[in-house]
Amino acid sequence: MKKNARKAPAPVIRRLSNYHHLLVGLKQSNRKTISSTTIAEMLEYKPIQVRKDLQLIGLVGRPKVGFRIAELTEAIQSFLGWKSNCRAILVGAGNLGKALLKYPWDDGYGIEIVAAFDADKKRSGVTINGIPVYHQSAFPAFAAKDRLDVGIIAVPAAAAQTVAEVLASNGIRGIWNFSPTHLKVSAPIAVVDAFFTQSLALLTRRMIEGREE
Amino acid sequence: MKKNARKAPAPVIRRLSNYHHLLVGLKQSNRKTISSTTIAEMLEYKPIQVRKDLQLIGLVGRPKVGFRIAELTEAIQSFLGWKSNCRAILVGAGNLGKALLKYPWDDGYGIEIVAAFDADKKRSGVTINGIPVYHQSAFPAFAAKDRLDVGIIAVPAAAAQTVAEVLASNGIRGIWNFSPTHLKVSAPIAVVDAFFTQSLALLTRRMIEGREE
DNA sequence: TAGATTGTTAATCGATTAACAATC
DNA sequence: TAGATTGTTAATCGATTAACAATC
Repeated sequence: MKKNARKAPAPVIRRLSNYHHLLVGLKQSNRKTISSTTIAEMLEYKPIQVRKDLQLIGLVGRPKVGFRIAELTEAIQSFLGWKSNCRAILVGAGNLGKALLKYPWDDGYGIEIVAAFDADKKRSGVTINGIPVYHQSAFPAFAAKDRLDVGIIAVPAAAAQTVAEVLASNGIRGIWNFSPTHLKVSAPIAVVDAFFTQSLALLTRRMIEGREE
Repeated sequence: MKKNARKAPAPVIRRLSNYHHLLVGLKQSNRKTISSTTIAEMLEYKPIQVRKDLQLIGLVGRPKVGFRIAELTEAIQSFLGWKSNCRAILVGAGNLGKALLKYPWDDGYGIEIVAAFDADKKRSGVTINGIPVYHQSAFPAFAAKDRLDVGIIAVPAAAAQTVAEVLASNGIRGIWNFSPTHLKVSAPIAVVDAFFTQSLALLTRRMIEGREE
């Protein structure tokens, strides 16, 4: 970023991805524009918050009309980096790993899983959803061949840190971590945690709070 | 909650679940206590933040020593509701649903998946990881029989709202939503989104920001 | 005791919300 | 035009961080 540019706040980024889902769902309808008021109503946010978010990514709307849906969708995608072509590899082809391999990433997320790796030889040598699963030992050679952007970690927690270091030393720029453990990596790599237990904690705590109310 | 009690902030809850993972990992070591300073160092937080978080859940430490690990773990679990016995059902036995069914929830999350349901008859009639998968039509009868606390939604986005409403009208108190869509439910139900694309957005955006820096 | 770590009180920072003039 | 919705500027709210006395 430029000198004093700030990182976009995480809550804004999360909401932007929600706007995106809403807009994609609207695609089959024949409406061309949408106001922040309407978006807010559909997602149960406040209109001013939606306007602020869209302002942040540089969008300009028309009073009384709102925003052009096509333009809005594109702007969000490009802000989130979903128009680029991220080459990802997945490590850990267990149950979760397999589910991730089968996910339809090809529609609009700018990410493509090009290969998977597993420490267990019984899991390698196959192809899942068109993606080859190799033994972990084949990774360095694979990484040397082509550019890789994202590493998806879906191994048991105990193995995650080691995997992260291997990925880091092979030029990966981002790690999407599904193992419930904190990864320490050197600075220029983006790490985002996506393990289930964080959102589970949120749910179970909110349920307690609800009952106390 | 009591009159003016506030909900615990989401970031605190997320960090608490991280502390929990750290402490569980420490179990096999024979250390008995840990200081907020040490926790902070291991997770790359600031010590003051850790202390504030632990203070929020009512823990008292000893100067120069820190907190008793066993006590700390218990306190976090009970604050997060992980010591209770939540009965959950899962709707949508696709790839992600199956991965969730196979996840080892039995160690320390206070949640148990007692049954799964799917709209596709080809997916029902089986047992996954000891959990029976029924056809969706069997749900009302099943729900009438026993107490259910949590509904896990892992169906395609287009079907999610309908499923949520069915769950809501069958006494569920919390929804863990893996479908990339916003669910509208009546007030007393806790809904937490856990779909992949939110964290993916965070990752891909951070990667862009990293490059610009 | 000395020093590390705690809990408390106050200051800062950042995100959300409110108010309102501008505009299509 | 009238009214809905925008963008802007200011106020509020809440979370994080800092400073420091208390304590084991």
